[in-house]
Amino acid sequence: MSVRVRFAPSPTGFLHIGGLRTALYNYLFAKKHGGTCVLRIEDTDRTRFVEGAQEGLIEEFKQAGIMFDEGPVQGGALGPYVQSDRFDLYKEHAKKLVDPNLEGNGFAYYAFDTEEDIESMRERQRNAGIAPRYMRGEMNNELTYGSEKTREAIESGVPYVIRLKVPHNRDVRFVDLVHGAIIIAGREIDDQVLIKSDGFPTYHLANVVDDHFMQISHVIRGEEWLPSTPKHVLLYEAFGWEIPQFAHLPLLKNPDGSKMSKRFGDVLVHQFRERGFMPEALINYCAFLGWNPGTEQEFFTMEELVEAFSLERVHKAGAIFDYKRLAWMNAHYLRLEPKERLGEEFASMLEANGVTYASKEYIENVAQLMKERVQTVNELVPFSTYMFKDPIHFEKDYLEQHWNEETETIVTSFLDVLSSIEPFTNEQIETSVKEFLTNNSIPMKKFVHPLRVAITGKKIGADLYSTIQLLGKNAVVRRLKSILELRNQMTEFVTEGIDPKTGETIEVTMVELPITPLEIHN
RNA sequence: GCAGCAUUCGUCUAGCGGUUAGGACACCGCCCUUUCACGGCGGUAACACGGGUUCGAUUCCCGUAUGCUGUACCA
Repeated sequence: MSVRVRFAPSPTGFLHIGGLRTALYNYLFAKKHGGTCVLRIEDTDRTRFVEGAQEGLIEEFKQAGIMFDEGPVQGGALGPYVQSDRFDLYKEHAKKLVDPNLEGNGFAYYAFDTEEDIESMRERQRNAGIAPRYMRGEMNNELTYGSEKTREAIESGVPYVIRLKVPHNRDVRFVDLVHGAIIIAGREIDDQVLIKSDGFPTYHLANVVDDHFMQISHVIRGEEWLPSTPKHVLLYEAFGWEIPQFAHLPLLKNPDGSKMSKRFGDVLVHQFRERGFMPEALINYCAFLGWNPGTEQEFFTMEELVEAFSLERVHKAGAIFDYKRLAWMNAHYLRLEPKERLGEEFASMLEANGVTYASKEYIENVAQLMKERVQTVNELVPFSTYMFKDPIHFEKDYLEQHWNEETETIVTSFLDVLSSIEPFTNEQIETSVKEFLTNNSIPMKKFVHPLRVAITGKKIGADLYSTIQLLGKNAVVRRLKSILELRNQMTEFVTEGIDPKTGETIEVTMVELPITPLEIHN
């Protein structure tokens, strides 16, 4: 039998990272076995429908590199792929489960309870301290009414639901590909509503009917479905259909161990994208949340994942989502990013932050130079401010530490060397600087730190010589002269900074140069 | 409450009766070095607990504890 799997989201909003992981495993499993991956939209809950969500989902999968073989957009032989377009199918099948004589001998039955009936039943159960399950023997339904009263009720238009008649006298068992044999006593299973009073099916019915007609061979979904799987098994049995293989994936969790939620940070795929995480990193990281290849290889392309994936190696316990590890992985992919593509991403980040730049080539070079120092493209923006505008703010302590009268003498004489460097390349700049230092017996440390702080305004940054080259001779000379001339006219102010060691917010004293900073237009 | 599922370093995990319990992230040192980052080297750190089974249990079985999920006319 050929492998056919599906990812079946409900269009209630953006794609959750857990959804991405589930879809990924479905995709990997399908591709690994030369099978088919289906996208099905489960919109049976009309009250939660969100306009445009379906389109958003599809776009996010496209970016991530997950391609569905069949779905609402690409179509397929076993469609339609949106449940609201399959409405009649569910009702028709639910009715097949009901006893035609309306004597309650079917696999399902009509029930006429109002919301208040159900609520009072639960109230009584709560008080009695027993499990809240539908008490089919004492409620308003086909079983208690008998065929005549049931027929009358239906004909006179009393709203009804159709419930699954769960056999209470036996166990329901099935094999889960990741958890092994699962056995649940029938008496623990509730008489699930199959058709709601609005005529729509519940997830349980629609899911089984669709999986059957779409010939799904493996149901790979989140572990939150494990407790309701017996209901699905019962439905397959009632219809006399072949039961697919089940594989329930471990849940993604918050740092405190609860089910992953927005309480602890971003959980939506588009939020990760906006924060500068790359699709490759997201996919690679998600793949390893609950699965591993059993080798020591950590970085995988989608093709390699397909090759290496197997359900047997899926872990059983839930996994806490570690943002730091994702960042580390993203940094790896960032370093691999081709110059042009990185340039484009950087450009859109700059535009989003209102930074203007002159040429595509320049920002490509800036990104290339700095990508090894950051973990996401977004970080490139604050990291590279001095590549776009002369710095005017300096950390007071740091400047004083590296800048004194001796420095001024050295820098002043270096200005002559600088103007004569030709060609103005990082190699030549480095050579000239070193010659200058040797000729004047100046130790490296006495010079490069003041040079860096004067040119960039920061203590950390990328290779200084390349930075000087990219900025260009004019800008560097201008910056050095500004400090030289206006050093004593700087004004102090206090601002908030972040302690790099502790991550705490601390007060930092800054000094400001009394100039209007020029923009770099290289 | 009831049911199901789970439990190896802080985190992701390897392990499928005999291992100095391995790797990666994070953290801490050292090296490289113009700062930072990368990289290299090293370090701290784990089998939840109690019973069995066995010559021997991290590994198999049973309890306990803890956590998670479910317990809807939501998915």
